[in-house]
Amino acid sequence: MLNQIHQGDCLEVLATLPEDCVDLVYLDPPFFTQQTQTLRSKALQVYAFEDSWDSMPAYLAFLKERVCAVQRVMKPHATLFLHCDRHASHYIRVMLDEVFGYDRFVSEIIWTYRRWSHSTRALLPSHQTIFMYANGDDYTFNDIFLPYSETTNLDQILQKRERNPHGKTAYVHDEQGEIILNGEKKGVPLSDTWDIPYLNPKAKERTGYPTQKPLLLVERILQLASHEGTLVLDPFCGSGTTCVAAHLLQRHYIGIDQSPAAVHLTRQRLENPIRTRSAVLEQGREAYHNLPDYVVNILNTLPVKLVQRNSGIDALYDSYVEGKPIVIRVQREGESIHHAIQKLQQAGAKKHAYAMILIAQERYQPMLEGLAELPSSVIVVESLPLMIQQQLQRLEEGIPY
Amino acid sequence: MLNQIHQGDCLEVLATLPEDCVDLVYLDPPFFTQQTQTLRSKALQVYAFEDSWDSMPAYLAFLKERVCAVQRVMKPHATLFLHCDRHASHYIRVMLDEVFGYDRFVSEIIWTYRRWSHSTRALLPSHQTIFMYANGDDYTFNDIFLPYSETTNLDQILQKRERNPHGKTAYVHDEQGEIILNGEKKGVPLSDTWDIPYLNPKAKERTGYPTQKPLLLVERILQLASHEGTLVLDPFCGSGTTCVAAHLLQRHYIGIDQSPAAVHLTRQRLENPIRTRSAVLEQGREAYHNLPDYVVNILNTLPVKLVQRNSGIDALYDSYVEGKPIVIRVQREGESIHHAIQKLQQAGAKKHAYAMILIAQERYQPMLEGLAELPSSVIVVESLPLMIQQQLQRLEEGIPY
DNA sequence: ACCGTCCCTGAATCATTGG
DNA sequence: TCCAATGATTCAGGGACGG
Repeated sequence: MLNQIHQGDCLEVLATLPEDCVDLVYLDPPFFTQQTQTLRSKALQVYAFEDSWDSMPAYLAFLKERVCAVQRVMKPHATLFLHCDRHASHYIRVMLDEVFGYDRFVSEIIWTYRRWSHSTRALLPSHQTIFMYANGDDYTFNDIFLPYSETTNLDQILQKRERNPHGKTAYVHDEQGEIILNGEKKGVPLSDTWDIPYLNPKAKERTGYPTQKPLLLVERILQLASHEGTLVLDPFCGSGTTCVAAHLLQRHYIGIDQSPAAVHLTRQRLENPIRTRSAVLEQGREAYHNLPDYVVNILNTLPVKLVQRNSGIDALYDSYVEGKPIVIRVQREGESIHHAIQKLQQAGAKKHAYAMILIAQERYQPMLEGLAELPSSVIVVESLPLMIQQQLQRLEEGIPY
Repeated sequence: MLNQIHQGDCLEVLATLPEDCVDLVYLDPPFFTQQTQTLRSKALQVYAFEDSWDSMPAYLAFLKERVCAVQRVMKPHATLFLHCDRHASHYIRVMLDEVFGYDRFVSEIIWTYRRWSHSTRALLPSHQTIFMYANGDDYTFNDIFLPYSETTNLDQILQKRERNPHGKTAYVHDEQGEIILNGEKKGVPLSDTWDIPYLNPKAKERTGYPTQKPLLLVERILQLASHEGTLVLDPFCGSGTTCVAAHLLQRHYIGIDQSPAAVHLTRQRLENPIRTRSAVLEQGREAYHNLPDYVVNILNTLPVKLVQRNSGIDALYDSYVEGKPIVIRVQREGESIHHAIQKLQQAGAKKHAYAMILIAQERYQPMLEGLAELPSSVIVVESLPLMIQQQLQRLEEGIPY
């Protein structure tokens, strides 16, 4: 089957396809938000569509008709992934139970992300739901393993375990009492909650089409439930992310969208399929932890907020004074107090700090350092271990308080 | 309203309560898994209940009847949290839409956790859903803020921004080209996906009752949607986690469960509530369980080893002097320095300590306390936040170093 | 009651500067 | 010339406000 991008209502386009030809379907219909979605900033082209239906039943009828049409073209071992948000996800899943059967439900995938915030009397919505349904008992499913989390005790996992006659499992040892390794471990099996960063407003991957999904999300779905050379269908292809993902992963694809602009965009994207780099995707959020452990430990004892991306400031005090922030820096190992104060002062001045606090790891002797004329807004406080050390020394030398 | 634990079908017990008396409801009904849940408790008592209904409609009818009874006793500003798993969550939410109304839906909370077992041919289920519904337009909702993401330029968002005539936002500067501050920052509003570790199977908190929920989860719910002194209802209280959480957070509670064993267990637990800290943070480090967070944070900055089960000593210094240990105690919140020193001295003397160090959380004024004649081996060191506070006050009052 | 307009918001990127 | 640091940008929101 050749790759195809169709313009039109997917109901009509699907009718032209033969039965049992598709191996995986990713369905990202308009949400039931009752708003018009537009995005005009990036490209000159303005993309827009309406999420407006008269009622929930009308929306569901619209969707059910199309899901049924999709089911007709799915192979017996094919799977469907339907992407929805909180407004209608429950009704959609009930509908999917009707179409595919309650027992054909495989997984409820929660896509979580962090997002710009707002103030409202509810929790900040930061997830969307993807329902996975199979078209038959025997469906394609590839095990995917992710790296172990950092808190896992890897040494222990690598040890061999056996069940003793009483049914308890225990780690086994050889005659010398040494542990026995268990061979290679594959990692943690993929769970049904996926923490994938939202497609950032500034990402190059953005096409200017509203509702664009991150490539990584769709790629993971294709890898999970299809093989190379199989056929992927997206009846609401929008900016064409699914087709691009299929192309990059050597799958065939059929993309359908009602909007000529979307179809044009998809074709354009496919001519030069780009997977953009994302620092947070590639390296994980841990990569942004710039502060050494001993600094974090000290800051954890204070009512502050950590600052990860400023080389002069390590934290901000929770409360302001006279509308100005109080900034904090911890002297680094091997760093002179002189240098620490300089960096703190520079960074603090830029932020119009009310006060700048340096937590010193060594004795602070302004006279010796020639720093006696520090501005009064710079405060040097000795760290707890340092103070204890001094007190112990005093005790040893027999000097009274 | 007094605290109550009732044994019986909640439908009948709820009928005995007056209308509009409850401020928050946490509902954790049996799941529709078609299995019998059992778990052998430490006391060899077997708790069991049947998760078996003939059909989904029967299950939903059972639940709807009870949710309606719950709604009757809810105050207008009250909220309901219904905890369900993936087997029936969509039908339950449809039912909640019917009872409360589609517009009374507030949030879909996703509780995620990590699990180890491997399910075949599906994603590893590692989330449960909690639906939050309000009983009226004006419901109790307390804003909760969490730390910013590591990837955020925190120092940057202190700056004021404005939108220009073209609708683009940009940072604003004054005539001198200096930034303008934007006021205090509170943190990121709590999102609707909660990553809370699943109850550690070895945690003390574990009572042996099936489907027990982490205290942290329930505590967060109570903090989110109720105030101190209000009344919390749990019609399927099971092992009584909700009642324990309410007790710890100074809320009143009504707990109901059909099982006499569950009611007995709840009452037992309320007599001696144990609260475990998040397990991921200090896996296998039992010592931390007895110490409050702020004490652990302070000790983490010192070269010490934590001490378990000693009410006078929190830690031992890594190095000895003259073959004798150096013992450490952190003054507790609400504890007088006098009392802290006394306990430390008693415990330290038993260990033949070379020195005893008290880390004070408040100003230490020996003369005022009549403690001037302390033995020289007792050292009082002021904690870092305290020292910073004093320096800031000095600055505010314009007193030089 | 219902618009459109304007504001505030934090994440995570791109863009520019600085050594 | 090339990183590293940090400044600039913009969004599948949502409320307040004024007409």
